[in-house]
Amino acid sequence: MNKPLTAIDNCSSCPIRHRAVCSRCDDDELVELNAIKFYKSYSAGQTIAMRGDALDVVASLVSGTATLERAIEDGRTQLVGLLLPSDFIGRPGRSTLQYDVTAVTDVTLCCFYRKPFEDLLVRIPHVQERMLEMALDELDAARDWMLLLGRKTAREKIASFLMLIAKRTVHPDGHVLGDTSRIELPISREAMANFLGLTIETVSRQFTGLRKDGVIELDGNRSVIVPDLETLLLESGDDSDGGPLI
Amino acid sequence: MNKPLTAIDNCSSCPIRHRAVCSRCDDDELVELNAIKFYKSYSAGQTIAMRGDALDVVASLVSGTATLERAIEDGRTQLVGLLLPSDFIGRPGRSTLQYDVTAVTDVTLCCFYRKPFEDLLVRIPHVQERMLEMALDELDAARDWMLLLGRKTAREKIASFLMLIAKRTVHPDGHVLGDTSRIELPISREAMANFLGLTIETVSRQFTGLRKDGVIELDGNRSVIVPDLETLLLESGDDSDGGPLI
DNA sequence: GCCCTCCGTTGATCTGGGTCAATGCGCATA
DNA sequence: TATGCGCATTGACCCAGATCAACGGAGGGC
Repeated sequence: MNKPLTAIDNCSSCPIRHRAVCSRCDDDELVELNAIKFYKSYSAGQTIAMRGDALDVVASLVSGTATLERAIEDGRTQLVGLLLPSDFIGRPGRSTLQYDVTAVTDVTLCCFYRKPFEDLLVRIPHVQERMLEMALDELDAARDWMLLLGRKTAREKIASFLMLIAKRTVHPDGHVLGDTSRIELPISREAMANFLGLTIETVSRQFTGLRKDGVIELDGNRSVIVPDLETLLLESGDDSDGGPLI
Repeated sequence: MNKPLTAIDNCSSCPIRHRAVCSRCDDDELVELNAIKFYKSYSAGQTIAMRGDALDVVASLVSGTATLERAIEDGRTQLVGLLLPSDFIGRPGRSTLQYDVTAVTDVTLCCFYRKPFEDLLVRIPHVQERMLEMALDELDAARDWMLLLGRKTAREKIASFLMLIAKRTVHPDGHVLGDTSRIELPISREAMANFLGLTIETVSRQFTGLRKDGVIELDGNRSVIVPDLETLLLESGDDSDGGPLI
């Protein structure tokens, strides 16, 4: 189950290194982090953890895509988080998970034992600070998502989703893609529907509609070509203020 | 504009004291916090801050109710936060606000100058820790809210909202109300509609429907009597796991 | 008292997206 | 080459909730 990373650089032992934002961990701190971490891999479709599970680790997503899902008994489900590389799973200070976590592609996690990680947060303020920053960024993203779920039309939802993926797609070296004209969808139609509060039929119809209107082209099921990103942005109903979007 | 609190006990100078969760600030730390704080009051309906405003303070809501709102140009708006006493406004590490903040009742804020507050967070780990905890609690609440917006029916939305208010209503002494049979609505029908991703007409109709079915009784526009909370919970579509709900 | 305004309710009608059902399209296995 | 399975698309129909419009009732000013 545990397998070493071939390219260790993808995941420095400091969780806040992922985004190449913080390089403040000194050698001693890295040693501390290394002592409580391990890597774990999951294959596509595998359940990483389920709601209610006791969890003695927190983790940072190194590679792949995972989803955070909330379900009602009758089968309705809503994605509440789309986890891409650098995202964090689990929370310090709570031992049970609130959501189902599923690997939608092959996934590698960098796990930290929760208790020592919490201790470490208290001792190393800038890691704590980074954790807060990440949590607040996620909160901002969740709020934009709430606007999408509550007030946008199906077409706007699809366009917003495509913009979101385009913005979050990064090169292995950490830079945002310059060529955003091709968008690789990390999730299936079903997951997209659960992300957007729609049904798969509606998702499919909206893709067809956007294609017929020349806003997008489809290249297979998982690849979208956008001739003009500005047009797509217009369709998304977003304020075009260029503000930070996680 | 600035007026002293008559009952200073409502707002200890330590923001994390609000919830009576943390009483770890020692005297020196309280002195530090007092040095950078001030109180500010707003009257019902007043705009506290608007999206894009530069903000050099963060604040804790002492009394009253405020809303966090996100709007699209064409007039559609979505509440993305309902701020009740003890909730936090603004974020350390960011100077501009992402949302419109409005006082829906008379409101008193305990404000902290942002820069010294951020410095203080680095120096006092348990306050930083509490900030993280609050952010993660809000994130959990936002995710439950996303399930509501994306997947629940109008009736379930109303029932969920009533349960939410019931759970969050607290006595002045900080204890959760034992008598939850009367729910005082902190916001108008319009704000509820914006909270739930509905129109005011639908909100009104659902209230009428729940009343006709004997699930609730209405006492004026802002007060709801719930003969049996369990019935209401059933209507809300929530997992009845009694898990922590902010 | 009267008028006006703000909110909320109710009714009639419309429609976006859900539901149900059939079809298509790889891709793997035999 | 056929068989089957997992996704995605398309079509026909329906309904929950939006929209448009009228009405009611509680203040508040004069």
